[in-house]
Parts: sequence; C-alpha cells; structure tokens
Amino acid sequence: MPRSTPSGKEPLSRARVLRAAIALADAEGIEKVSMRRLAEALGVVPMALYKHVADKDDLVDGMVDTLIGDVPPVAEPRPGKWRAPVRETISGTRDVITSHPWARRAFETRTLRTPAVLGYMERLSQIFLRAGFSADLTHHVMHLLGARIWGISPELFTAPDGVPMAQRRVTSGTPDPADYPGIMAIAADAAARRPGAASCDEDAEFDFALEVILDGIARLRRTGWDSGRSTRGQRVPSRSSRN
Amino acid sequence: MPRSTPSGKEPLSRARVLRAAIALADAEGIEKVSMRRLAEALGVVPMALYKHVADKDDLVDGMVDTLIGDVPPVAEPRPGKWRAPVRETISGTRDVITSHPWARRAFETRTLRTPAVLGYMERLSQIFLRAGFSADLTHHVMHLLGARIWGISPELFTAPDGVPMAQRRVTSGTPDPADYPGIMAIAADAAARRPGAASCDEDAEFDFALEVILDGIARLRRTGWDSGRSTRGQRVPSRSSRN
DNA sequence: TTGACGATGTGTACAGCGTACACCTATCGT
DNA sequence: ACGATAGGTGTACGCTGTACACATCGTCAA
Repeated sequence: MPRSTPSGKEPLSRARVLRAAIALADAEGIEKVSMRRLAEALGVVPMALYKHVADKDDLVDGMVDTLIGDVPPVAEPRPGKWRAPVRETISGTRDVITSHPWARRAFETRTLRTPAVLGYMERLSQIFLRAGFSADLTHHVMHLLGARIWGISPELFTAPDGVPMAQRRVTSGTPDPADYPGIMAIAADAAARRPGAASCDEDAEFDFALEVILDGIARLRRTGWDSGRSTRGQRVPSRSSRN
Repeated sequence: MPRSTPSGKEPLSRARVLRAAIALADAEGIEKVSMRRLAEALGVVPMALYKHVADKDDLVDGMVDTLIGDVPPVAEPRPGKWRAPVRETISGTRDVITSHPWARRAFETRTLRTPAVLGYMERLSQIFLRAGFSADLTHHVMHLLGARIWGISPELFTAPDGVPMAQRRVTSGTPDPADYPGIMAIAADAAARRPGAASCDEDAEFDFALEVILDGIARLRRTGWDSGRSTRGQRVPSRSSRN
C-alpha cells in the first residue's frame, strides 16, 4: 500500500472517485458525468480512474451503492412492531434518493446486488422477520413493496393541469387533450384540490400508496397468509401457469 | 407527399423506422441500436433517419410508444365491474413488454406522454371512472398501481438460491453471504418451494402483488375514501408537510 | 544498500457514437 | 413549365469509453 506519505496531494481512492462523481452528478446532472470530466474534476488524467473503477458502469454502480450506504439505520424496533420501522426506513431512503435527482433514474435502471444494497435489503427483511413474519411472507412482501423499498415511485402524471401535459417532439403529432377526457378530469380535479400546483404532490402520493400497501401487508399477516393458498377467489388464469 | 410510385424500394417512414428499431433491439439488444446500425439495417444512410425521427431520444420514445400501441384493448366492462378489466389490461401490457426484454428498462427510464401512452392511461383510468370511482380516487389509485400499470416490477432478488447472488465487479469486494442471513433465509425458503428454479417466479410475484393492491383498491372504494381524510390512524409526520 | 515488484498515475490512440450542415434529386402543386 | 419542398446522401466534428504501453515511486526481500 503506497502513498502513505501525502506527497503534495491526496491520493485517489475508490471512495474519493465515487464521492467526486456524486458531487459532479449533483451539480451538473448525471449525463454530464464522463470519465474525462470526472478526471478533470479530480485533477487527474482520465485513465487514472480505471485503477479504482472497473469501467463506467462500475462507477455508476458505485455511486448508487454509496448513496444507499448513506441511508441512516433505524433504531431496533420493539418486538412485534414492523410498520413504523418499515415506514421510517423507506422514508430515510426516499430522503436520500430524492436529494440526488439523478439517483432515481440510476436506481430504476440497474439491478444492483452490491454490499450496501444487499445490506439495506437485509435490514428491511429483518424488520419483518423479527416481527414474526415467515421467510415466505417476508419474501412476498418485499416483492409487493417492489421499487418502493427504495423510496421511489414513477411520475405518472408529470403535469396534471390541463395544458402542459402535451410536450411532444417535433416529428410526431402533439396529443390532443380532447382525446383523453378521463385524464383531463383527473387533472382538473387534482388542480382544483391544490390550486397553484403545477403537478402531482409526489410525496403525498408516495405516502398514500405506501400506507395502502402496508395495510395490505398487515392483512396478509393477520390472516396467516402463505404462498400455498392464493390471495382471493377470482383469479385470472395465472400467468405463471399460462405459459 | 412524394414517392407515390414505388420506385424500386419501400420508402422510409416513421413507422417503418420504429418497427426496424424494435426488431433490431429484439435481436441484438437495445444497446446495439445505434443510428448507424439501424440505418444499415434499413439499407439507408444514417442521416436519413433524422427526416423521420428528431433524435435518438425520440427514436426510443417512439419505440416504446409503438409497443404500448400494440397492447390489445379489453372488452367494454360490464357496469360496476373494474377488477377483472384492470387485471386483464395490465396483463396484456405485461405480455407485450416482457416479450421485448429491452422494453422494461426503456420504460423505467423515461417519463413518456406520447399519444399511445396517454391513450393507455386513459383506458385504464376510464375503467375506474366508469365503475363509479371518483376522479380523486381514480387519480390516487393510479399512483398506487404505479409502475405496475405497465405490467412491470423490479427484479428484487435476481438469484435467490444461495450462491450466484454474488457477482460483483473486480474493483469492489464480493459480498459475503454470511452478512445477509435474512436474505439467505428467504432465498433458502424460496428455493425449497421451487426446486430447480434459479430465481424468483417473477410472474407469480407480479400477480400476487397486483392482487393485494387490487384488494386495497376495493377496500378504498368500499369505504368511500377521498383525499380529504387519511388512510389510517398511525401516520408518520407526512413528508409533504415535513419540508 | 540494492533492486525487483507491484501499485498508481500518464499519454497516446482508436473505434464508435450522435448529429450539424451542405448538398443532390425526385416529386408535387400551381 | 417551374419553383418549392420533402427525402436521401456525404462529409465532418466533437465527444465518448477504454485498450495499451509507459513512467514513477513506495515497499519489502536479499
């Protein structure tokens, strides 16, 4: 391990590279993060980065991993309690991810199994397991939460107030609001409830959806669900048995 | 409008470009779809594409839009019925999207409001509205469904059987399974229930989660939910009021 | 003390990308 | 008959990720 004597400048390290990349993405947007620009920001030649990062993909993986590592753990839940700890854990993740605008996209794009990501999933799973959920139920409940374990949800209606919802590219036709009366009704209703707001209250929608899902989880637990029996009577011929 | 007489070869068109791009993505993966390669596949010079597509982004938007346009509509639901039509609509979308491996990523990555996409959201919204849901409830229910309206859900445990879950890049440490006892317990349980399977039954998980969510929706409707009151007693200080 | 080694940073080079811009040509409306 | 215009061509530019050969330097064994 070299560079024990700081010969003028701080030596590079994976952590330093990742932190710089995150800072750069925060400041200029993730699409501006190129190996060259990042190297420049670190006062180093581009190829130097490859000593600490396998390739660009690994760089972004590392950025996401670092972010998840920053999520504060919640206090050990009291026995049998799971709802509040889950809510708080996810809320903490949402805080971290939404404070880095590029992170949501990065997260949706990759299926990471890095140490911090696995550690996070472990923590969340343990909340359920320690509250007495079976491994089976915990597994399904994690799937039910889906991307919401990362505190993210898709922006469904980018601009629910009548007009600016239409901003198509030049080459294809601009959609006509009159073709979407249902959506317009929803947009009008939402706009009436939140005067002045230009789009959905994403935080409120997230909280709402999470609560409904947590209700569902509570019910599964109460009724002693396990994957042997199905949730409900009327099921469509299950896709899994269909092909 | 030129080229009315077919002078040898089929003229280019936005639709033809998009179909070719989809075919190319299906065959070689979306990352291999470059303007140059696509042009070559169409027997045309790269810049020719720009007469039908604004830029690369518009190309991918168009591909996704085309795909959604291919989702077959469901029959007009009988009055008051919403659950089966919603399930069938989403199931149809899932069929389409999962048959193009690149489409899930493409969908997660972009927030599209193209005609076909809006049309699809309109159809789904109308099922609820026509079943007597208020605009308010329909709005929230769409958010609750989230990315699942596209028939997609994240791959949470890529390989839930003990070993291959660890496949990190060279530069960062390989995670140690012993650090994740909860996840390993889940993986072991899942593996025991589906011998021979290497990963989760994504279709079954999707169906399961969708049913739980539909249960939640049914309950909201039954209890006459509206966005004035909250879902349940114990709420964390709402993020929307927190900052 | 020496000297080989391994880890780190440098420099050059290359193939591939998206696309701006100028151009040619065939077609259509007048 | 003719100018406008839409569609296809060719060239060129700046940017990307990264392979590869090289220089530098701290560490440890001999």
